[in-house]
Amino acid sequence: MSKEITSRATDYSQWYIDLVRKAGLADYSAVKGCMVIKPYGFAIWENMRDTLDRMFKDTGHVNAYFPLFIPKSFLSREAAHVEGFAKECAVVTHYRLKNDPNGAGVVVDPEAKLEEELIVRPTSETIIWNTYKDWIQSYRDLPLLINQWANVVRWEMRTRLFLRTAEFLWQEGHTAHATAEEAIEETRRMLDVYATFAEEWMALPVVKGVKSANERFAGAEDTYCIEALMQDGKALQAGTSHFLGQNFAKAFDVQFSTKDNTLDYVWATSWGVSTRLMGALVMAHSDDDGLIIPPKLAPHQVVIVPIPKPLPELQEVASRIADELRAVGVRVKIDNDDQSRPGFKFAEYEKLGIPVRLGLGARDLANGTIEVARRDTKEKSQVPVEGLAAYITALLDDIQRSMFERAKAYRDDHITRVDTWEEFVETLDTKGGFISAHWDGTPETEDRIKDETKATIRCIPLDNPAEAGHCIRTGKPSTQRVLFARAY
RNA sequence: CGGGGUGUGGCUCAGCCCGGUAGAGCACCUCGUUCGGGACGAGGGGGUCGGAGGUUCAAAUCCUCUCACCCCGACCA
Repeated sequence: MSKEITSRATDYSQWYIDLVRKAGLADYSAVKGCMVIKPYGFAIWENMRDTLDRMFKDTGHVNAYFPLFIPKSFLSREAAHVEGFAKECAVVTHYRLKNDPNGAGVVVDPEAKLEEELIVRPTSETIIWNTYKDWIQSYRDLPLLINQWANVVRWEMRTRLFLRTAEFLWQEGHTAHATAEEAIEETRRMLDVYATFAEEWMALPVVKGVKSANERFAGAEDTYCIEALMQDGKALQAGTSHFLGQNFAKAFDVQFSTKDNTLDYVWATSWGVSTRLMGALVMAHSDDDGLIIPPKLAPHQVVIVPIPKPLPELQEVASRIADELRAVGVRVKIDNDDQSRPGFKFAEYEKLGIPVRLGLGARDLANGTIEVARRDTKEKSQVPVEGLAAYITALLDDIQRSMFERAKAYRDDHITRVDTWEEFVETLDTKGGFISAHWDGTPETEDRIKDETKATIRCIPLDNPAEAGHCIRTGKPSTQRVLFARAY
């Protein structure tokens, strides 16, 4: 049990915050609602970013960059869009400060008021579609497949490290297509990319689905999402992909000449994942001793700890082993610190979630073995140094796989089929997780359920079978089950 | 925006009720002994007590105002 991390059973929320801070992922900053992402946290994010970037490029996308500031008038071009974001926008009104005549530091210079106020982007659809107007004239200019890595600002009233911060890092893909079919195909393709990333890299099982009207992105025709389940039974939206129809094309007058020389509005998609994924990673896998990072995303996959400390003969063997591991592509750290004692280091690396720890002491030297400790299960074993590289690569694969399996078993065990309102409420309060239940399809009923239980429809799963039934709340007829949960 | 809480060395906090020379543990520095699951001893450095004003011979402590942050709720990725 860690000395400095609150246990999950004591206070799940505090456990999460302790973990994020004590493991050096992020910390609070001087600015309310904004966090400092620390080097270790950023290293994990970089691994996520680099992997996703490769996946985007493999599916034909290129990167570009658009301005941080958006003219205020742009936002109101799309009615639903402004409605959705207006309440959380940071606004730039002036461009200069001056010395306070009363000597109280600097003040905003009232002379320097902007002609048109600028908002700090909460998302970039508007500035991008304003630009696309100039880039698209013909069907030959389509599809336009662009991604941007950026920071955005949403002035949230309440924030939580990584899960909801006033400023966050993300990527936003914005694509333009000649037909609705092609745009929908793109929307689904990127949803698949996200699901693959979540499951194969983050070891995080997700449900792919479509949002109900209440949860739909402001300005979208359809919002697809991947939904994950955290260890406390609450759901977390881990990524979204929107089919925007012709809404933004019409708002920004983006038309193109078709093959048969008619004019049509462009079809659009947008899709994004954010540093929120860091929060998902922590909450899905970690334990009371600290982080558990899946091998594929771990900045260091293996740490070698010379015991009792890095004596010359141990150091020599350690660096030889490290070289062998690096030769097969394993990210290795050798602990050359000679101040801390082994026990302290063990606890420390467990807190950081490094998947595999190798302990190397005089005993091992004599036996030609090394102590292999895996973070996820805490199992320790003596393994021959001979052939270690192959053993470790197999072990890392096994850890990656078993982390996913464990999370999936938990998730599957927490999808409960429910047919009565009493069961529904009971399950929410005792077991949590996803609840698969019938719903009459109306926003009113969804709102009512949310008011009464705080549960929302997380999604309508894509592979949902048609099934006749009755709404859990109103008893009206329903054609399929949807997934409810309390969510972050 | 409503409710609750907290501001005192880098961190966690005590001291405040009842005003009188700013403390502890951890961390840090030096030396020594240690080292296969969070070591120990000795010595040492470091704080205008969130800010402003007031009361007083005297304020971390009492009064007024103010700022910031955290937690819970409404809003959201």
